[in-house]
Amino acid sequence: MLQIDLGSATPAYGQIANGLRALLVARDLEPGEQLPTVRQLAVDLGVHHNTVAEAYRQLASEGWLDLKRGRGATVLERPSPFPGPAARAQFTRRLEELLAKAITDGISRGDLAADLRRCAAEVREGVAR
Amino acid sequence: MLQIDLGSATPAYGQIANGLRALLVARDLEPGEQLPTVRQLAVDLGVHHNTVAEAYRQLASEGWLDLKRGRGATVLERPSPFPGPAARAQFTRRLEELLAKAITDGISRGDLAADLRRCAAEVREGVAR
DNA sequence: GTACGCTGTACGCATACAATGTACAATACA
DNA sequence: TGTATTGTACATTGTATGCGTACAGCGTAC
Repeated sequence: MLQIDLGSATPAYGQIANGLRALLVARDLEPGEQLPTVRQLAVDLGVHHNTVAEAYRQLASEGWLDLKRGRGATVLERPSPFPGPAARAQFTRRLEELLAKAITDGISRGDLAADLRRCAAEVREGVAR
Repeated sequence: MLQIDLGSATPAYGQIANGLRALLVARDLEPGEQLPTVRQLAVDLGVHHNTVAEAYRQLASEGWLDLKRGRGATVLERPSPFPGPAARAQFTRRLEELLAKAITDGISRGDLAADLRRCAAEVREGVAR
């Protein structure tokens, strides 16, 4: 369901949150659905349950999840918030940095362009909400 | 020439390296060109010169820069390396996570798609090498 | 050629963060 | 009501970040 890379620069709880967020945005995890318990997912990923809990808390603070003791984590119906003023510029910068790193790593510009166009199309599709 | 955000999650030296790498890939910094000294850039950005030095070392280890005591940092002509096997997949995952975060922050899908298409076009242009 | 100023580098320190071990509190259910 | 299961809180440990300081190589004026 998910995979993380220990030894990466980005912390484990961040990777878990990022991966789950991608699934949530793609509606692979739908509102009302139950997520694995922190302990269950921790075992699957080979980390401590508190590490998973931190990721869950992050997503909960973003409005994606509802957390309750004894009941687990539930996906919420989430209204998309008003974007902060600098959010757009920050995204653009991050995207360009990500591309620079990819080129540094030797990925061909054609491959990168293809991925970008595919994602652009997928993002457009999701407009239906 | 560059700007960093103290208080961000990504460390200062990482932001500096990312920003410079973007300039290098875009050829805003050309081979043979001289970069500011670690102390000069440190003053400009409001950080310690060792923090800039760490960023320079990272870029040097990627083959972007030549570092020499007393002489400063010089941009190198850099052959693009062979991409590692997992590099492409990792890029795709990072890109999708970046998009998920942007949507979470409330940026419109239309804006995101526009940025992606623009970057795809720019990446294609740079093929000339 | 020698002294001086410039460059990047190495090391130790304070602090903050990541991940964990352990114990706890709230909920579900038999 | 009792017990298992859930997320949470807190102390501990290892690691990373950023800084202060001192050092080593290089260029240049004299």
